[in-house]
Parts: sequence; C-alpha cells; structure tokens
Amino acid sequence: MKLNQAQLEAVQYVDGPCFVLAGAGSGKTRVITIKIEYLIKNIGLLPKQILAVTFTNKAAKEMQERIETNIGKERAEQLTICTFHSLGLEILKKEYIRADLKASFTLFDTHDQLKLIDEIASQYFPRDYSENRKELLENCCEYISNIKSSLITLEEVQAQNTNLAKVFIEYQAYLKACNAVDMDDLIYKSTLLLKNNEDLRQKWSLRFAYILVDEYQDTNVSQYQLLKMLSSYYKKFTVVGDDDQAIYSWRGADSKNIENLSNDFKDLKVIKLEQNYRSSQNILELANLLIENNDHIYEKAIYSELEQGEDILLVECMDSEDEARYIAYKIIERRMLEHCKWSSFAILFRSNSQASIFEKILHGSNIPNIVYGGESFFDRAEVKDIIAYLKLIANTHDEMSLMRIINIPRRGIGKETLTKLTDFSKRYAKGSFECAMHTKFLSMLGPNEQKAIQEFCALIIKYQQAIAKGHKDIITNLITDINYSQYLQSSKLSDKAIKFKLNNIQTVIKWMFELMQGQNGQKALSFKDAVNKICMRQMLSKIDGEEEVNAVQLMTLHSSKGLEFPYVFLVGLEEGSLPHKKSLSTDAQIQEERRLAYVGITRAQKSLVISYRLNNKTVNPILTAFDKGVKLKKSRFLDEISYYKAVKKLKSQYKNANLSTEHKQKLASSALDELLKSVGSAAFEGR
DNA sequence: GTGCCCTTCGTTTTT
DNA sequence: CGAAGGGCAC
Repeated sequence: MKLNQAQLEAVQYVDGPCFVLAGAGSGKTRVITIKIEYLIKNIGLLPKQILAVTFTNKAAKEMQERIETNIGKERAEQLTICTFHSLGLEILKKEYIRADLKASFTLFDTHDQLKLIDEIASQYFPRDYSENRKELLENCCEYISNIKSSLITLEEVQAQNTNLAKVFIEYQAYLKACNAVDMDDLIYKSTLLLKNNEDLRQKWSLRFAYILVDEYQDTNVSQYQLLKMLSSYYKKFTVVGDDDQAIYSWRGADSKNIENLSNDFKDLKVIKLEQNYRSSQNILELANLLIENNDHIYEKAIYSELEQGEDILLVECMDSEDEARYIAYKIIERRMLEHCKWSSFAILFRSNSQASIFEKILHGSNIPNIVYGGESFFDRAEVKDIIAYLKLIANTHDEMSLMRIINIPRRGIGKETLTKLTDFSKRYAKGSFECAMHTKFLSMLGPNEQKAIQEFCALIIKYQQAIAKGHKDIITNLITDINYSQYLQSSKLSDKAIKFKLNNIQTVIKWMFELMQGQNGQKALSFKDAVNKICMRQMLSKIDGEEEVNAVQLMTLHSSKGLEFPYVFLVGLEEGSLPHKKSLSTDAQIQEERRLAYVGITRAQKSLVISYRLNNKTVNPILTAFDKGVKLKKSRFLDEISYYKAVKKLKSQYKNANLSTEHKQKLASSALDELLKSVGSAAFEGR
C-alpha cells in the first residue's frame, strides 16, 4: 500500500521538529515505522541513533516487530523502541551514581507504594485517617504522582510546608533508604537529572539523532521535558498524536503539551493525517458526530474512502447478563455467516470490573476469550510473595519486600521480633537486612528466633552469590528451597487451589528465566534488570502461557487504544458507567469520557454494536439492595449521536418485555452451547 | 506466633 | 454473596 500525500510528507520531513496530528485509523503507526526505515535508508542514520517512544509495552513490541520485517532483524534490534518508563529506567541504570542510587536499585510497584503511603499518611493525618482513610490515601497518592508528573522539585515541595508536602518528603526519603524508585520516579528522576546536569544532557542528546514519539497527546509535563532535553542537541523529532484520543489526564497527561510544542518550537512543522483507512463510513460518521461535542486544539476532519459498511446496532439490554448473552449470540451468528477468527471480535468496556460477566457467559457458550490487563495476576498473594523474594535478592535494602516475606513461609519470626528489628534499624539508621545479620541484634533474640533470622538471611545471600556467579537457573530452586508448596498445603486450601498458585509462581519464574536468557531477540538481562522488568509488567510471554491466542478480546477502553478489530462491541453505555460516575463533575472530565467513547467506536473496522443496560441488576440479588438505583439511564453520548440520524437501525428486540421465554431460552448459555455443537465448532476454527 | 472470625465493601483508567 | 484485611483469642 502506498502512502498518501500527507503521510509521505510526514515521513520525509526530517529537518526539524515535526508534529503529526493523526486522526484515529489514519495510519500513524505506519508513518512512524516507515519514517524509521526512511531515516536509515535515505538519510543515513544508524539504527542506534534512533529512539522511538511508545506509550505501552504492547505498542513497543508491535512496532519492533513491524520494523523488523521492513529493515531486517539485525538492524531493528539496534533501535531503541521503548516506553517513556523503560527509557527512564535505562537512564537511571546508566547514571545511577548521579541519581544518588545504588546500582542494585529496584522498583516499587503500586502495591508497595500504596502500603508505604498508607503508613506515612496515618502519621500526618491521624484524624482524617480514621475517618475516611480511603479518600485520604487516594489524595496522597494523587498528590505524589502529580508532583512527579508536573516536574515539581523537592525544594518547591518543601516550600509548600503542608502536611501533604511532608508526606511526599518522607515518602521519597523512605524510597531512598530502600534504594528504590517508584514508577513515576523513572521519568521524574531521569528528567531532573538531565535538566540539572549539562554534561548528562549533552551526552544523552548526542546519542539520539532522531526521536519519534507515539501517542504524544498522553505525555505529561515531565515526559515532555524529557523529550525536549533528549532532543536538545539535534532538535529533530517527530511526535504523533491526536487530541481526540487523549484519555490519560488522570495520570498527569496534558494535551496542552500539543500547544506547548508550537510555542517552544517556532519552526514546528504541523502535518495532519485525516484519511482513515480503518473504519467503514458508518462507523466514522458516528465517531465524528460524537467528538464534535468536544473542544479541539487543531480542527481536523476525518474521512474514509471505504464503503458505507454495515449498519451500527444499538442494543437495549435488560442487564449485564442479557448483554453478555446477546453478544455471545451475535458472535456465534457472525461465525455462522462468515469465516472469521475469534480474535476478530472485541468487547470493550469502561472498567475492568465489567469483564467478569462477559468472561463467564462466553465461557459458558464455549467461546474462547481472553481478558487483557486487569491486575488480578499481580494481586495474588503467591505472586506478590515470589516477587518480593526476587526483589529482596536483587536489593536487600528493599524494606517492603523484606517485611512481606521474612515470615513467609512461616519461620517463627513474629510481631515481637519484627518490632525489635525495626527499632534496631531505626536506632542505628541501617537497613533491616543489615541489622538482621548483626550479632548485637541477634543477641537480643531467643535461640529459635536467632536461628530463624540467620537461616533467612543465609538463604537470601546464598541466592545473591549464586546469581553473582552467573548461575541463572538457580532461581528455579527457590520455591523448593523455601518450601512454598508445603506452606500452601498447611493452609488447608483445596488441591486445585494449591496447584493453581504453584502454577502462578512457575509463571513468574518462567518470565525471569526468559528475561535472563534473552528470548525473542531481546537481549539477555541481568537478574536485577529482569526483576525490574517484571515489576514494570514487561514480560515476554503472556500470563498462563497464552500467546497470541485465537480468542475473543475483552479489554477496557483504555487498553484498546492503538488497536483495531473487525467486529467491536462497545458495552455499558449508561450514565455512571460511560461517562463514569466519578467523572461527571467537570466539563473536562466529561470531555475525556467522550474521548473514551470515541476511542472505542474508532477501534471498529467493519461492524460496531453499542449496547446499554436498563438495570443494574448484578448476578447477585443481594447486591441489588446495595445498588438501590436499580434503573440505569442511557448514556448522554447516545443522545449526542442522535441515533435516528446516524445509527441506521435501533434494535430493541432484546428488551426483556419483547422477549418470549422460548426466545430467551434460545439465547441462554446452554442453548448457545448446543447451537455451537450442532453446527460443529471445529468447522469454524481458524480464519 | 498463629489461626480464625469478624467486619467491610463492592465507585476508573496504567507504566 | 465472596474476598480481603484487621483484630482478637488461644
């Protein structure tokens, strides 16, 4: 496929800063990949001089693969294609001394972070803490994250002299004591580092002769500053973005960065990509109608030369279960009409919690499905445990991990001993692990506790030494070494649950192994780097070994960004759900919710089904009492797209009232199951 | 120090 | 209802 005029211009403009305003489905990823190829083949840049920043790991991986097919694996591997966060990690890894870290620094994940903030907040806000802890915690987290994403310095925070500021200062101090950084620090610290040190700025900006940034509308102040500093020598970059798809303002992203760009770079070249190659006319028409209700920085008009396409369906459902059944039915219907992969279907929702009902009904209907994202895997106790072990081995200063696992499995180290340890560590201002090995500390304990502590420390050190000697495979011994399965067995769980948990642990171990071996053309990582990658949720293979499976894709609107699917179901279009009830108060919030809906609609290539529920009845009748507003109201976004005009057909066949018992039965999971069997599901596999 | 029972809560998005 | 975490009793 050839490039159109605008795309070609975007690829060939290499003389200075360039902003590509790329509407949904306008081939922006293609422009980036082809531009990289162009920079190497026509401009003569070396692959290692090029940096491409994406927003998610998934996008980075995809881009890497695409480029590989264009310029060959060997050259593609020398490119730097990563997220802002991994770039930050890279910088901190190289400049750890200047960043006031030890080489073995590790990452605090969201759990560690929350626990720590909880602890600190309880000291500074004792009253609020007992009254509305959750809200307080949320505020503190938000505050800390805001400071970092807005690039506010520690000195500036200190000057605020508020309790929140004190929480921030103590939080940072604790992280430092743990020789750890949090997610936001990866960008915050590396940006400050380059900002305050001319030599480092020089060094890093010399390294990248050309920088490309995808999803630019979702960058925050710190990320933008980082881009500015990294490009300060050559001043050549291309950022690609679409203000209509800005959906991360809650994370500090600010599409004002788009405006700043033209202020900061007077010679900025702006190129608009307005032709959509993804969606049918009907889908695009609907998307445009919706997004017209938002404010825009640059006007743009997306158009498509594709066919009119199928009618968009708007489906009214009784409740979630009906909605899920209807979708299951539609999927099977489609598969009977034409050959298509399960993975051609996507179900998109506002929040992760909406996934489970679809998962359940699809599963009951023998429809393979995969739920993307959702932190559930990393929320499991056994996964947190094993990761804590890995983190502690990588970095013995990590107090959070130490405290988590010092008595898991049970070693007879209880509250008493831990209080002693904490006190000792405070008194001598040393890390707990160091103190735990101190004879003076050990002498304070009874013989059993002494032995337990010593054995624990010896275990950690044993692994550290083995890893230092390069025995990568030793981590596979860790689980047996600590007797984790025995620990699980003593917890009177079912055999099935134990097996499941052990399997989860094996998954983590497998990731570690893969990362350290360097599979899929990735370079082999050190133990410590592998641990950090896992903390960043950057593993090579999927959870449960589910590679690119042929299954219906279930995901949030946020994680659907950048993807496309032939058949899309956009579900739960009700007030409170989309727009979300927590985002109703300001117009800016509503606009962001509207963009979310826009992102959802524009994922669809051929067919789009939008559904909403009439009732909030959950699977659980008792919960209905809890949700006393049983009736749901149609989303305002549905009014805005005035479906009598844009949506060609209003399908209300699924209203409960109109549905005969027989019909309903047919739609029930068991019937779907039979329907599928009677046709022979094997006939529909593949293509 | 461990284990069990009780309360609480279900209200968003992710590197 | 069901998970998860805190508190309390052995």
